[in-house]
Amino acid sequence: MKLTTKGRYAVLALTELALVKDETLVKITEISTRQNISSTYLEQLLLLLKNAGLVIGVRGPNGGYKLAAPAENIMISDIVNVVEGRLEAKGCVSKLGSCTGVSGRCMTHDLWDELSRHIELFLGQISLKDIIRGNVLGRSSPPRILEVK
Amino acid sequence: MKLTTKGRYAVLALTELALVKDETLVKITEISTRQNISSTYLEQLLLLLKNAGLVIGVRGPNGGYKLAAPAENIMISDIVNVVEGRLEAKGCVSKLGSCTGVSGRCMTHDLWDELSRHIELFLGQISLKDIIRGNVLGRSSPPRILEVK
DNA sequence: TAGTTCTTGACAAAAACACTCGGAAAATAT
DNA sequence: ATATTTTCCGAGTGTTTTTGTCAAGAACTA
Repeated sequence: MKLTTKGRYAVLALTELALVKDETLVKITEISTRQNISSTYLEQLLLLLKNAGLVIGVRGPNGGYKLAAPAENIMISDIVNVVEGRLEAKGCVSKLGSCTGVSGRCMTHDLWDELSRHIELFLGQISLKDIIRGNVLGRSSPPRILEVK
Repeated sequence: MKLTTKGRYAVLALTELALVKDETLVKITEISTRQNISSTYLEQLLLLLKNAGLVIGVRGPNGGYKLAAPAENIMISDIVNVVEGRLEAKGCVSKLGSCTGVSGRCMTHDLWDELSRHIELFLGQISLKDIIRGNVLGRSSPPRILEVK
């Protein structure tokens, strides 16, 4: 999972959208100045997120962006997967699907594969709502308790 | 967590060391040809790992590298942390330790912080021994069961 | 001493990253 | 209508990181 500014900016931007009242349109320049991010760079990212269906863009004066779904339904993994290319952490997979290592099969294949799944799982559990609620800390450390309904 | 060839090569190389009998010295060229990795590039990585105390290099004829500790005591996180810079996923932390966002505090700070910890925790649970045993798959999916001693 | 092998540092091509720019399209306000 | 505001879209650009290469030297053994 690449973690570049793209991913961070995208999550940051959508967090800003999640903070305002529903259906309120937020302009790029607002996000840009509030978060101190280049506005032209943000355009690119929001465009990607729009094409992916995560946000809705409205043109014209008083236009801007808003979330395409409730904040609790948008997961961080959704966002990151859009703006960063997908993980592709394996690296040992060539065109043929086999590993490049000469010594039989690639022993580390499973490792990176599992790591990808692990990260994806983690970020797939956290929604924008969780972030604006500060409901993130302590997710990894303790063994999770199963919910008893 | 950057996941470049450096990290993958390093783990791959140390896996090769873990595969041979204890105290057996493995030459860089052996690893290089078996895993199809540039030998001069491997030198760099093994040097880092040596300086970090993970492997021991022996010069002279019949020299080579060996693990500095039993394979079950060397964790993947140890290896990755050496060759890749440390995660630094936050990005919102500037020199002063405060977030760059203008709108009060940085809401995503905790997220990236927690993600780092999460990855570190995961890779810290897997040893070289686990890898050569193929004991990696299925580590992420189920809620962990607490050990009852 | 000769032959291996690691050790170290400088250098370089290629890719990725982090933007920038110029314009076009759509919607609104005047 | 027209000007203004905003998103939309494609291309271009400089810097940094990645992924190596190369050459020379040091240490060790036979």
